[in-house]
Amino acid sequence: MRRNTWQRDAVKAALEAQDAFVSAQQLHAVLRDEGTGVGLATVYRALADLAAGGGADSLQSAEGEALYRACTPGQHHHHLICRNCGVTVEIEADPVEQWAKAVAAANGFTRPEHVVDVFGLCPACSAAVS
Amino acid sequence: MRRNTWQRDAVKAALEAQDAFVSAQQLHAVLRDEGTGVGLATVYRALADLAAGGGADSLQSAEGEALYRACTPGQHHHHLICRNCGVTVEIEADPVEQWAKAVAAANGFTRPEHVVDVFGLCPACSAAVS
DNA sequence: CTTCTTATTGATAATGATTGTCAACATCAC
DNA sequence: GTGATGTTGACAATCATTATCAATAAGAAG
Repeated sequence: MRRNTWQRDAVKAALEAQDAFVSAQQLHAVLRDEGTGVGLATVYRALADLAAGGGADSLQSAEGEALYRACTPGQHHHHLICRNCGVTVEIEADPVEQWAKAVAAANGFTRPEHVVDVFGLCPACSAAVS
Repeated sequence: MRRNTWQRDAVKAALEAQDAFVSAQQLHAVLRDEGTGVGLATVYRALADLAAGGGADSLQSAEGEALYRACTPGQHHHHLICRNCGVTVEIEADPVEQWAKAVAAANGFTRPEHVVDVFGLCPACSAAVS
């Protein structure tokens, strides 16, 4: 039986308040600063549950850290991520879906899945660098 | 000044002998089994050098481990990876390159890069599962 | 070939994210 | 309200990766 706890809600709310990918550690720090004494282990568990349930997307940063972001559930999509500030935009990638399937089939691979993420500099960060 | 050592060559050779993505730990075990007493730290350093020099590709496994594979240098390409046995095929992805650029530009993002990997079951593993 | 400089090695300690443990606690069906 | 049990959280444990640093060996110079 799954129980609803204020800790899980707090993690979910904190995640949805972010518009960028954040690590479990960062989210834990945010919750600590807000005064909500949610344990680190609980943050990890809540994020894992969210990701498993489709309420969040996860990816590995270049440093090997696991990052999470709230996402629109039930819909397959990918991300356009600013490598400077982390701002993230959900994007559709129908052409890529087709291409991935075709390439997998052409090589005899079955049950294809794919990891597709685009990194760049968002408009604000582009301006800041130039 | 960069010096050539037999340890670096051993790591490079061991990596090229693999046709799948392997972790630094696995490669270290292989070298140990071969009788070559190459240190773990050296394996990590050699792999980092290879990746930086374009002689190897790296990606993060779902468990957060860093995996490496020898690759054809100087050419941009992606991978089709068996999620069961790890066998890897290099693939071209011109349509995706164009798509990534277009999507980034449409959202005002500059200097786009992308992570594109396709996972599936290779012919052998597909047969084994069914 | 010998010597000298210094990049490299490797055993080990340190780091840091993530997961396991388990007693105390809180949720929800009844 | 009450009890069975899912959940929490402080802390220990794990595991990949990185830093440390004395000992070694590659390569330049003579």
